[in-house]
Amino acid sequence: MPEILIPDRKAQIKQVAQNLFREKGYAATGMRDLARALGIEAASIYSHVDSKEAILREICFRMADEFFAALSPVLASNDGPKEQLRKAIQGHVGVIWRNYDAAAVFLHEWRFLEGENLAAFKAMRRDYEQQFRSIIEAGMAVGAFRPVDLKVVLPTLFSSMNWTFEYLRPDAGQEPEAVGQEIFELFFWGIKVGL
Amino acid sequence: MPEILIPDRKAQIKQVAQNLFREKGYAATGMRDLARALGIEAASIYSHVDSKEAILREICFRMADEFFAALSPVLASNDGPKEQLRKAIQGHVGVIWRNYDAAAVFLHEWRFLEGENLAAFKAMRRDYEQQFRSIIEAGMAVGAFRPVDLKVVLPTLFSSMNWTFEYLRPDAGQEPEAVGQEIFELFFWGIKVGL
DNA sequence: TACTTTAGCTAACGACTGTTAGGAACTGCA
DNA sequence: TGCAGTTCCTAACAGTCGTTAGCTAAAGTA
Repeated sequence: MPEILIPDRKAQIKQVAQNLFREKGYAATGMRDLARALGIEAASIYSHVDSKEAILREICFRMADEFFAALSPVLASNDGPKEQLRKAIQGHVGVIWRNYDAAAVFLHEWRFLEGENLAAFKAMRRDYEQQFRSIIEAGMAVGAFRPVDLKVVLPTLFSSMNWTFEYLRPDAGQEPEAVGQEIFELFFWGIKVGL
Repeated sequence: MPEILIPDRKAQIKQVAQNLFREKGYAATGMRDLARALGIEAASIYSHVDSKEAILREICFRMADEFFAALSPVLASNDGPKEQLRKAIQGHVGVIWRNYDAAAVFLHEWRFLEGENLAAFKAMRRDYEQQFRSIIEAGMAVGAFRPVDLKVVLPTLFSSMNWTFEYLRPDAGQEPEAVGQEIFELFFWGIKVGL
């Protein structure tokens, strides 16, 4: 007896799931928790969604698309490595900013994917990291960046961008552009005097 | 019927729990998983440990002690801010290195603590972050570091150190000192040319 | 108006959750 | 030798897990 027709219940389920997965973690969030937040019964969720893991899968891969969509125009541009790096950082932080809950799920809960979902996720993430790597390698090749150990610097760059979802809140005063700029400047110039 | 007496079963439980909590996550690890890895029954664990959360609590707070123990001699030294920062980073990375599994639990699973355990953990971590903050503030005050936004730079520093538990493995070729040094140099000098 | 589709419901499945009660077999100490 | 303590066991509790079957009622379509 649906009293009010909900326009897109599936989208609503994913949105509520993002929030719960972020706050409690995927494993600790039950389908009944999700149902309660939606105001329906747990069994009703299966009218819209195949399984709990399918919800996680859709969240994670939608976020992957967002990250690639932000990065690809940067790589296609004629900017030099320094400017490409700046824009890539800004783009990455911007995606996290615009997807507060989903970004947390993407970054923390992906490991609960199983089988080929997990394999596909890892392959996709490796591609994304590879694209950032190519920017830094190009910068080193043309002398814009000093030679660094990418096995250390690349994870450092990613974690420097990815903390933002833990500390920044959409309702806080900070702007994503300012945060992205500060991270870029720190990564490029360091903390030493004389910027 | 204990055929062989195990010297310190409680320590063994914590060690195995660290490994499982790291690999599967706290919420997804059951007491029966833990028992199976120990070769005993789930109920037997309770002869040594009060509850599942008590295991998590002991892992998290033991790690907290390790981090403080590494940092306090650095703060007590007469080194300048730059050298203190370098040693603090080295110490932090070293603790993670020497506690491969437990560090992952400390960094990822602490949020499953409840009530006053959770409150105490957060307060302790705030203290630790504050000590790092004081090093950077001192550096800015004496002109060793340029003025930066600590709301951005401090989380960036911590995440730059904390990724190490995800990518580095004790059996891999990398040495913690080299990684710590690389992270420090990146944080201090940046990636631009002319170190 | 008749039929299909949609979106919810109740009830239940088998498995698993952390934990407890109570007992048995062993060790170490008096 | 006998008692206490330790460490494990089996059995079970009450609750939760993701999920399915089968049904009802409303909405959309012809």
